[in-house]
Amino acid sequence: MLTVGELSKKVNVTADTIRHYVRIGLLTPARDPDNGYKLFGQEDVKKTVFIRRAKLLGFTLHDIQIILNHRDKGQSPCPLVRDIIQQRLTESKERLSELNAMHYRMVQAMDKWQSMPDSTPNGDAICQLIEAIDEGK
Amino acid sequence: MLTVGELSKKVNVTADTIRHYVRIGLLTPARDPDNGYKLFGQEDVKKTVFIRRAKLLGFTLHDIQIILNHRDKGQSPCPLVRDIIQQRLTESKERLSELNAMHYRMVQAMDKWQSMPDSTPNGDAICQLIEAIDEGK
DNA sequence: GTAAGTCCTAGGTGCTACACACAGGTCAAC
DNA sequence: GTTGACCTGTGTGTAGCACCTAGGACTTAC
Repeated sequence: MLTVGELSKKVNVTADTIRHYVRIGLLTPARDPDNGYKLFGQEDVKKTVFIRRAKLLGFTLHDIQIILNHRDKGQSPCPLVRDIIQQRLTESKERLSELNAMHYRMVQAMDKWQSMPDSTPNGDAICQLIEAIDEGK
Repeated sequence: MLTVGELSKKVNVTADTIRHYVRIGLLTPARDPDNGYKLFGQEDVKKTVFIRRAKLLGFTLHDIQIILNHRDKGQSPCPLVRDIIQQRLTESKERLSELNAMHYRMVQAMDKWQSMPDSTPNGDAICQLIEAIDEGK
């Protein structure tokens, strides 16, 4: 059985992260009756690795909670997982294009910048660097 | 002078957003002495538009707060703005590549999925769809 | 045997940018 | 005068931790 620190090293996350997972009920360690320390078994190690991989795939901790509950009822979570991943895929597409657009606007601003004066704001503009940005689309 | 609702329509954000900006001190409206309603002037309209544009560019509300304070001291915030945008540019690059990687892993998982069974978890795997994901880089 | 240093505990706060809810006051129109 | 739309302040929830406090437990050295 492993303590928080031992588990955290084994799966390469911080101890705070492990405690967080316990707090929200993702992990439910046994307790050392002597000192109240959390004690994790092999199942917890596997669960934690699973959580980390699922997060890499874009699942939220809440998603993961649902998946694990589903499994604990003896059902295969895979169909569920597919539905969620489809949804997350759509979301990540949106976020990607938003981020790309933002990135483009930033680069654009840095380009324009060179031809702009550092004038002290005159009541008309606060900072031209920002105010010259196209909102269009 | 405009009320919260009027300003929010004028700049196309929700009334809650305006209230949020007031709460954190980005906007400091006058008050109607009769009923306590917030009252916004032209300067506030300009500020709000500025805030929205700056956010489009990736600035945080905190960044914007700093920029506005700087301006209120009569200094040009533009050099400051450039520094921040440079930094945000770096961050957005990172986020973009992370999101891209995640997106790729998702697509990969959906591809692999077809060749995988929906087996009920056996204690070895929780959901192969997730556990088959490469963590490597 | 004790001191130092590292681990553990629970609980709370902070971060971002709002959204939503609550209970109640205000206002214009009918 | 009542309906309905608006306003008020305050508090909570969101995601996923990180950090802090204050204290107890443990290990190792001296």
